[in-house]
Amino acid sequence: MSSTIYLDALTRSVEDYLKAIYRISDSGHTASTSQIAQVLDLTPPSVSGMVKRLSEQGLLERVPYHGVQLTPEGRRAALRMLRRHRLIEAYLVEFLGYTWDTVHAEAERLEHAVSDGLVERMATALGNPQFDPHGDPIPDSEGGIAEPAYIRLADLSVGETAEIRRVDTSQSDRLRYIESSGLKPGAVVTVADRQPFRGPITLRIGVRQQVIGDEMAQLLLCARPVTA
Amino acid sequence: MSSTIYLDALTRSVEDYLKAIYRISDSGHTASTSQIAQVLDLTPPSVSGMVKRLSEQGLLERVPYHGVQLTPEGRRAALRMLRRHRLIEAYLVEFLGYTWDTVHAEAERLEHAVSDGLVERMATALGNPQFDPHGDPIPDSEGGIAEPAYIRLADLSVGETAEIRRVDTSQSDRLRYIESSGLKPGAVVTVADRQPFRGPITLRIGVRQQVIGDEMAQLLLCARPVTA
DNA sequence: TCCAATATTTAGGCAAGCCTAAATTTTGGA
DNA sequence: TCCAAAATTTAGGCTTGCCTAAATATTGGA
Repeated sequence: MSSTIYLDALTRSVEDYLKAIYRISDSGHTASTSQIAQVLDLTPPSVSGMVKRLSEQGLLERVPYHGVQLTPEGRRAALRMLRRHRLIEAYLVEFLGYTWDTVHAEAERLEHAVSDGLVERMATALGNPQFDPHGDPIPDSEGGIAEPAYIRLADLSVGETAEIRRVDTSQSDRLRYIESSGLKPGAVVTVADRQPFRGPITLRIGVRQQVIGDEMAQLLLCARPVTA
Repeated sequence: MSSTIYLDALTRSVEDYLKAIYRISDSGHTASTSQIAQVLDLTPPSVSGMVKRLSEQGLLERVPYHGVQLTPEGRRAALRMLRRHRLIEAYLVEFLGYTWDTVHAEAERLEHAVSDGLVERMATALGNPQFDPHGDPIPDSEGGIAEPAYIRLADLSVGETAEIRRVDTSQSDRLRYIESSGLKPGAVVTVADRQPFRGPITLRIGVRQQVIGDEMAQLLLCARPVTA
């Protein structure tokens, strides 16, 4: 179809669809109509119509009744939006006093409005960071992205020590709780106890102790310390 | 009609119309359909339809076939956009290395996307400036604005000395020329010569001399020095 | 295997905002 | 004063992107 798509000619809606589909089809899976509808808070018929148009534009690979996947072009556009979103979040936190629980909504609107030039200026001002305040990796301007393989805190065994690297949510209330519990990325924790049946996990954070539930433990992505 | 309008529920289009009408009806005059169409680069029928809707919403006072004026609500919304635009310009120049000739286009898109909170954070970071890089006054967050009465450089007499305070254009090529001629706001100039019939004006800027045409001299707004 | 529940798509509509063409009103010069 | 030119509005249409209701396809349990 279209050889190269002008990424900055996409509408806000289209940009949001591509981001959502990228998020859903994280591990090569296809995104279903109802999944996309749920993420974007739209009805399935609306999504059905839109993905049809997007696949005609060459941004999606679509199998009717079975879901969609991003084409290379669609993926390029999605990663461009991710870069924007995450750099904007990093910039607002670093230079304008935003906190990590309030920055998502602002970035969600700005990402559609900034120019590529402004994005690169922000990146430069920040020193070309690799991660945003939530530990999400920032794609480079060529569309490359390093997704480190982390372990969920919920999957650590008793006695294990790990560093929190990333949080898998953008909900303000969760983020505030994580911060107030001292579990932001960078925190080093040791699993002191784990109750069965998705029960509470007791952590040692420095000298403190902290009990968290399974839902929280699923959101915290960790790396085991490098074996010295 | 509607008691208080939610200013952040306006569409981008509506925001642009209100800004345009504010600009046109600077001195209490009414804005005509064709004037608005020209500023926004739309056809008169499109404008005619839109202003009708806006007057029904209580943002404009409309006399069919004779033009529109902003209501107090419309004026409030227009000034809010002006504050956004000018603060964004100031911020981008101060903190992100933009130049005054490139900043307009970026601000034009960002002004529709930033939250009130972000605008105020930028204002704080800048130290609540009164003027943007072009010398345009920045409305305060209550919608108050001080429009100093300047004299056009074209209207100064030979021998007069004045400080350039504001430039009346957002066109990049004009702005670059003004900067390269040393005529940015803050420059103090003396009129050394003036040719008749809108002829060229010779200026002394410090030890330099500079000749400019009438079109340029119309764009440069000056203040005579305070009589000491 | 078959059918009911679930998921998806099609059909038809609506609002915002733009357009062109045609009708109407205003305006300014003879 | 009057009429032609200019300005404005009305009429009708298009695109994007959303919706609900109805039709169709898929799926999983009996």
